[in-house]
Amino acid sequence: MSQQNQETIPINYKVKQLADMAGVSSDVVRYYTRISLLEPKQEKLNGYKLYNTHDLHRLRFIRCAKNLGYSLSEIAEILIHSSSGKSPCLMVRDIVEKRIVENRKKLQELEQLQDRMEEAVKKWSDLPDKLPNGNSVCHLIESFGEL
Amino acid sequence: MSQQNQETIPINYKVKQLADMAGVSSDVVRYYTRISLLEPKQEKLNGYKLYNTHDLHRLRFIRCAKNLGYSLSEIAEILIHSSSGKSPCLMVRDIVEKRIVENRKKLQELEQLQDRMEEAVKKWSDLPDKLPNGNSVCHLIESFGEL
DNA sequence: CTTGACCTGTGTGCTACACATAGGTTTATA
DNA sequence: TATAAACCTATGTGTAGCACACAGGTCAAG
Repeated sequence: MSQQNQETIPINYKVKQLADMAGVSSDVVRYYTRISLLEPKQEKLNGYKLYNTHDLHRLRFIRCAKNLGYSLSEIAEILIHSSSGKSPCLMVRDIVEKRIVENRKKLQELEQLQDRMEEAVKKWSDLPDKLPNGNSVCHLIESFGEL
Repeated sequence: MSQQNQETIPINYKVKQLADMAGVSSDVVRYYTRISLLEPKQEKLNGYKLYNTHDLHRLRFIRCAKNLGYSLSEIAEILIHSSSGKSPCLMVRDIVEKRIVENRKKLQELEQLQDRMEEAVKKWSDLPDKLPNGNSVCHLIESFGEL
């Protein structure tokens, strides 16, 4: 109603409006703004940040990239690269290949942790609780060796 | 040589000595000290921290517990509980059960991420690099939808 | 006594937000 | 029109577990 002439008057969103449209929390929008991933202009009267449709596209891109494993600093690089007119595709492919390798390693580590924890529970089911003493803090944990 | 009478003169280790004996870095010892997981006394002349065999046991326990998935704050709780003479075993069992569930969830999330990334690489292998334009930052990433 | 290697404590940075706080805006009601 | 309640804002801080930078202290060799 109050914004019929979209061509002359730019649409301004406040934090929560932008957040809702992108399906994220206001805190996320504020954080991305703080680290300059979003660059709204400032309302002069009260200092509120004002976002536009470009910011909305950008925010949606960020969430999409995050969902594919890109870190915020990598996304920042991609955005800078892209807005300087160069294709970010090569970088994008490289990063995801690297992330696949990293993530595979992390998965292995967590699987090994899971194994250790499940083994501990099994082993501990036969052991009683004990009071600590000078030599021992918790005999359950200590029964699993130093490494 | 210089410390033959261990019963009367307490053995004091400096940061690196303790770290080496426990197989961790000096930074780890300093960090644990900073968060009061270790509580050395202060050398009066130069402010250096001085650790003893009790600290060594404690440090080894911490690393052992971390290897089983306990967080440092949980380990702190266990240590406090234990040094007040109560058995930490119940707490220890509860935490590891909880951690197993949490870790299983995290594993699933990382596996799903891995799937998404591998699917992306496969899909992208048929797509060319493109220059960005007003509507698109990176068509590769954007081809994977908003969620 | 000086040079150099090695060590020290403290301060800061990292990721990606979540939460607390004090205050401003807007809406409903009297 | 006044006011109270609901909602929103920007900013500051906390989170986990270290790693690294820094300026200076210690200690053995020469």
